[in-house]
Amino acid sequence: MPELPEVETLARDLDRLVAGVEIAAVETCWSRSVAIPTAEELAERLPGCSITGVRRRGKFLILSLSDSSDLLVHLRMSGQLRVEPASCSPDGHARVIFQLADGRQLVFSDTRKFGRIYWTRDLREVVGDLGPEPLGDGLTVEAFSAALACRRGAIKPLLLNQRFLAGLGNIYTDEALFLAGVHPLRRANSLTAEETERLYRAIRTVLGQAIASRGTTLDDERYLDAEGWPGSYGERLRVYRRAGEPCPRCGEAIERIVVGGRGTHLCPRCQDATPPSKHAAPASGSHQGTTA
DNA sequence: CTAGGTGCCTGATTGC
DNA sequence: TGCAATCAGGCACCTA
Repeated sequence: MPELPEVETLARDLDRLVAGVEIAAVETCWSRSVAIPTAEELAERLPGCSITGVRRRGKFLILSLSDSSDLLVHLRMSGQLRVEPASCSPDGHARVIFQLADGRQLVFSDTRKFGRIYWTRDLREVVGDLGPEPLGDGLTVEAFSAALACRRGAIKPLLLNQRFLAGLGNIYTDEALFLAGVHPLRRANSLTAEETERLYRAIRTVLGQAIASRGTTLDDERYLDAEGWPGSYGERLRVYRRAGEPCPRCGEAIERIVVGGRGTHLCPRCQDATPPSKHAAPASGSHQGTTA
């Protein structure tokens, strides 16, 4: 599933590939892919506009247009955005096709039809409720710590909450919690200062490494970049979809449980479900530390 | 605020 | 072999 690293990769590629190019026509094959306003209106209003730049906010891709409006795309589970020559025959799952004035096309393809396209003159209408960027300067460890302190629920569903933090999905949440040595069911406000800092750094480490690897493409998940290439972070995943395999840190078998209705992967030895008591011996091994 | 449920979808998997 | 039931999963939306 496309999460922050995949969307970031796509945004960088698209900015390189289509910034400055004019949209000639919009063809919609599945009208429900257009969340706002309507497929008809897109076809009517976008032709003639140029794409001035492409960036990311949370898991949203933002294509800025020359008339100062923005076209946003959320890929959800199976969405893909691909740039190809207009001569390419349509993919069976193409939902919206943007014909470009230079003879190429930008295709939004989406097997499961969960992805959505938004066109607006006010970004807040779409991304206004998103929490901070995990890799942004604004999110200091102090701010992260303060935010955790006033939440009583389990840490994993909180990290998945886009209003709390924008961009994490199931894969990178499991990976970050493992790297930090924090059990997904721990109450957010029960984390010690050390655990909070480890988690903060683990999130940034995992996302940074995944971006460097151009994202995760699993066998049955068809994330591909704008030119159709897979990401290579799948081979570096430590726990996600590795139930039964040995923990890379201690060798214990990785477990799969369900948290908040989502498949969750963890090492039962490295990620303790009970908060450390204040006067107990300090934590043993080194979580995070080196991230080979 | 928190926790749980449903619907949206389709391809893969499992069961018989 | 074939067909039906089940499941995954991000997010909006609803109820308690």
